[in-house]
Amino acid sequence: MPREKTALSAVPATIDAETRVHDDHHVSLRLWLRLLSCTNQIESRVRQNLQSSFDTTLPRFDLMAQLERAPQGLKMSELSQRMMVTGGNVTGITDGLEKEGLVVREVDSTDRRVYRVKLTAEGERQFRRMAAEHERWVVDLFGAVPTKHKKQLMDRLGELKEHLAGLDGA
Amino acid sequence: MPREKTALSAVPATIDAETRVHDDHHVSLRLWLRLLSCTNQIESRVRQNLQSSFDTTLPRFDLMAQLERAPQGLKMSELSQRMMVTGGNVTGITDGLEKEGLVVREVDSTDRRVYRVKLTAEGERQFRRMAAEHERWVVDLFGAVPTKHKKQLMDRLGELKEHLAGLDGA
DNA sequence: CAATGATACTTGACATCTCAAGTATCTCGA
DNA sequence: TCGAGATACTTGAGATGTCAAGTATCATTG
Repeated sequence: MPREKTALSAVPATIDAETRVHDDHHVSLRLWLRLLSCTNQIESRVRQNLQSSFDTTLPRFDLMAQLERAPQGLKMSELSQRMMVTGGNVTGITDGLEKEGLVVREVDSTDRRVYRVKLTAEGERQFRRMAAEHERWVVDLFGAVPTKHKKQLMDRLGELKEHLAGLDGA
Repeated sequence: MPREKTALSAVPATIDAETRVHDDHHVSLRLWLRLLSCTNQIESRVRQNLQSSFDTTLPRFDLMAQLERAPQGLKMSELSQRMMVTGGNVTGITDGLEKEGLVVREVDSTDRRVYRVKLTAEGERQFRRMAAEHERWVVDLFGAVPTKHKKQLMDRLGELKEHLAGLDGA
């Protein structure tokens, strides 16, 4: 399809459209990489702190954190969902924590397939110490970010999370 | 230091300050969890896509992506830095890719301790196919996010990244 | 040139993680 | 009640990931 070389012809418009699409792709990719980079940095620091201060790991801390808010205990499958992790994975982490006496598996009285995992008293105590430190670390890591910006990030990331969740049903 | 019980005394102010601090802690923690959740969701989808479409993994893709922009090859240590990952880890991933002929280790002529890792022609070809799909996935995942919000996220995350990098020198 | 220390990479021990296959138990219908 | 299918969890193989220790090479100093 030949185009005239008239001023303000379709040529610039076409280029603009293509440029816009290309830019948007670029923006999405760069945004993803930046998101990943930030998360990795923070996660890495939290891991190191957990290791050096408490000789434990992030997934163990995460599992205990889930249990701390569920005094009645959680099923393995519930832990799996909340930790966004495979069931087989939960088995291993729970094994380790149980071996150290921080957690117990109790059989469910109504369904013998189910384990209710609970924090022991010792686990509770230990988690509280870790949680206090953990909160301090996170607050420090985000310390230089103005509250207004934090809220903006919360909002935008909330939207993103919604969008992502919506992709399943669609 | 005793305080008078006068109306509008320091008591409410103190409570406000504590409340503000507490809220800010809460905001930082929630922000961190939300950031982690978003990243995990996206990362998980990209992993699954790489697995089902190309029978490969994210770290392999990541390593090849680094090499694609460095025709002269990269040292193991450079790969380690850019992938934000341990040296020992790079060794394993490179081993796998080399075994499949997607990557080669060439000895550096000036320093025999160094390997220069490069994409093979086959690796190049395969990476380009994957990169095109990968970009599509990411664009789709962020598709519902308005460009304006994407740019806002870029800005805020950029600041966060700066802050985090600054914590080292301080 | 030879000893010393720094660098570049590999290795091995462990802890996550995913996936697929296996076992135990429950549920529901004929 | 009995059997098929669903559910809850475990297991084992394979890929990451960290860390610390080991090997080879370089670089510097005497």
